[in-house]
Amino acid sequence: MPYKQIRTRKIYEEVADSLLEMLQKGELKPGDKLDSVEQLSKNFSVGRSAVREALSALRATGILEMRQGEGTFVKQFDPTKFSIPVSIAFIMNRKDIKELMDVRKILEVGAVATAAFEYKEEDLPPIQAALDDMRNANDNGELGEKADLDFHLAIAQATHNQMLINLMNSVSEIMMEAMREARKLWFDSETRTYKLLEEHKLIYDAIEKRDSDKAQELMLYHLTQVEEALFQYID
Amino acid sequence: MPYKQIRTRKIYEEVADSLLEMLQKGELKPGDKLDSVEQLSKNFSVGRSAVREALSALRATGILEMRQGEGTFVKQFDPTKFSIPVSIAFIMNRKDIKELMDVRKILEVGAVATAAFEYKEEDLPPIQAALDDMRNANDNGELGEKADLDFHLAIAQATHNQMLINLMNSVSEIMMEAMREARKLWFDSETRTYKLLEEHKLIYDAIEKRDSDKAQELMLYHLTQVEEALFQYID
DNA sequence: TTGAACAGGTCATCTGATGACTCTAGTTAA
DNA sequence: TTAACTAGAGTCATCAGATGACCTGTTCAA
Repeated sequence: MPYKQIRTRKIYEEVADSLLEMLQKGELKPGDKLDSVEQLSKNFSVGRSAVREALSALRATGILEMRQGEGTFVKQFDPTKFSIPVSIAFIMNRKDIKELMDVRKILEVGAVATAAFEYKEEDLPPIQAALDDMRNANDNGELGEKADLDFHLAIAQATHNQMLINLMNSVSEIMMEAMREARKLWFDSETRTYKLLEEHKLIYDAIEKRDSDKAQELMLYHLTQVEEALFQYID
Repeated sequence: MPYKQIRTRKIYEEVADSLLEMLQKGELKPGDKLDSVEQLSKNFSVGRSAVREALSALRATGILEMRQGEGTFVKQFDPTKFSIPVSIAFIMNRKDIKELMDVRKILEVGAVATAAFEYKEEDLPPIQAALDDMRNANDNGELGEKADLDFHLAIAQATHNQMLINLMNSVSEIMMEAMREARKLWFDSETRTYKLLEEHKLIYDAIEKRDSDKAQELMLYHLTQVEEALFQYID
């Protein structure tokens, strides 16, 4: 028997919603300065703490910025905030990681296609540099891992889509954080690092030739390999 | 001449970081109850307000849960939090929307391929239902729009990847929010709604046949069409 | 056994006070 | 005149005490 949820709405939620509504209605725009905390607390007839909690929440989502001594401002949109907090990695379990890996596949495959279309000359050297690092990092798991990450981020960079870049960044970081132990063991196999290097090299070639279909295919293969190898360790 | 940024770290930031560190070290695990606010404020030798601001921030990112009368708990991972706050739509501009649209293309194209592989029998009826709604919504922009959204979400659902579902949900919602006006005009053209319906129908057929390549191709075409039509209005 | 009352623990909120920081305008010194 | 300094107002950051709201478990009486 379904009961209507008795919702004791917290005051700070109401305040936060009111502010969002003002944003939606255009009464507040990026760059605007909000009333001071005491003023807001009078406007809404609530205590300052409630206002501060509301503002804190909106700050946490990247909508507001509180500057000590100046005031509280509506932020310009910041693509950096178009991302998932890395800290949630700490509370993920294996099933979550599997799902995350699938999301990563989709993003990376899509990104590599976009990159192959959109890259400019100056986007290539960073990718090559990452390849070189990978080559020189033989045996050093730490370095190889970083070079690997750099490679993927350099590709993201070549899409020139800041949101995509940030989204991929968070996903990669969360993956790394969530699998800190597994990666250790895994990067130390010499034959595997060699194989990885080959896969990356092929992807690079496809990008350079602007062959986005090939690049997609190779990236998917590459990530599938990585996934299989990884889950061997954490299964 | 570059100066090292003198960073007056806010106390609540320090507290939040300390708590995250405890999570990382495994001293706190999902489900654990934190010390009470007054206890924490003693532990860290800071005021209760500072502690509360730190907890608020972590609550906003979905890591903690504060239950009045009980205490503060580390949450189980909740894929719902694997998403971007919709409210940032209010501070986006046209360039941001364009980038978002590209991200959406990548996600949807990837999702439709996954869906074609992974869907189970029970996933099809919701997609069909959305198609029917679209068909019956002729002329009614409001309804057609909702049916359109439902169609895409039903596909996401068929991937059975909760993170992907949530990510696509946020992206779609943010798009809708960010383009509230443009969509109004746009959905009212009868020839266009017919064309849209056709495109959706074809995508559905491809999914049903588990032809993921075709489905991807059709989805990309569909979204590109939508994009062009939309930017006609907001350019 | 059941249910009401109670107590303890905890978060939610209000409030006054103080510190820290930013900006502006006025003042002073070269 | 110009540059540096100073004072003050406005504002966020933080603390601390008080009170209310809420949850859980225990006690006690019917």
